[in-house]
Amino acid sequence: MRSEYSTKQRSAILDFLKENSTHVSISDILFHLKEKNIKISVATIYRALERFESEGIIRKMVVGQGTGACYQYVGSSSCMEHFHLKCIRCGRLIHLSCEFLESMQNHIQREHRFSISSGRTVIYGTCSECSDGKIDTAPCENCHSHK
Amino acid sequence: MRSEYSTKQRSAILDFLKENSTHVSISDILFHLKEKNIKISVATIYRALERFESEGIIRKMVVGQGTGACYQYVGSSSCMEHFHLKCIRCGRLIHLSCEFLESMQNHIQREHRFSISSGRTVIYGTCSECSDGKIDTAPCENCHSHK
DNA sequence: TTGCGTGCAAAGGTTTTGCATGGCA
DNA sequence: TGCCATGCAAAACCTTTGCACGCAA
Repeated sequence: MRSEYSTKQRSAILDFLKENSTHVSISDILFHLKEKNIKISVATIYRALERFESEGIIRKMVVGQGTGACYQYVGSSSCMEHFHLKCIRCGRLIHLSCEFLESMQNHIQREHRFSISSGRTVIYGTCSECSDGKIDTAPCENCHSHK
Repeated sequence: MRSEYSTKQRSAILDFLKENSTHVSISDILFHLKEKNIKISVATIYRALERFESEGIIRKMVVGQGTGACYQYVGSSSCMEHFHLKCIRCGRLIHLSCEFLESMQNHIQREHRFSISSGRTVIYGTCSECSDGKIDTAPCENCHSHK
């Protein structure tokens, strides 16, 4: 096991990831650090994120196509994994924690012998605003969704 | 609606995609065309694939991270109606028609105001063979899955 | 002091874009 | 003939890597 130094660069990156528990891109990190007048090179960010990911404290996801990867802090706890809905019209990304999806995950695992990686999976479709209100709707009390 | 020309470049690309129904990368296409002494520029391939995807006859998937995207021919057939599971280890694509997934689709639509496009959605994860048999399994009598 | 971490710049790869030309209808 | 498609090259990105220096332990 390699020993590891604690540097202010890594702390700054990790702090930012902790504060923004949803999705963070490389450019988000760069922008945030610039605002705080902290200078960290891109290479350092990539190396830090690679290390964090291999340690399991952050998760990497590839959402778009040309766009870069996104990262999410998950801590050392077994995080409540959620799914992502992506609107193919407006491009909005919706984070969704939902019991129904969890049971779907279990169903697929038990009966179809397939272990879903929710972090990598993006469900495509059309959001309510882009559907011109054509979707009947009701709030779901079992689920939490946030932008 | 834009009209569309049929050119030998597009036919060649589409033919190759049809022959290799699993997944095909840009470099696969380039290599194949080179072997057949067909000269097509990279830009044309990207533009053709983008068009094919928007028409729904092929599907794009991002499997690795640094590696480029892969494409798969799905035709105009029933592949748009069911979901696809993609193993991130062996690359196998599993077609899945399942009542559970249909009810999930309804749930998301009714209660989360999001209309899922199953044809565009690829669910990523690990298949049973790549999981070293760690997945407990039982056949699902409500569902149909085929390779 | 030791050796990992960082910054810088260059390189590598993938994907996009502008513009003139080619080719289908 | 009228457009759309193509080729070429440049550009725009995203990410990685080599090397010398800085800095934590």
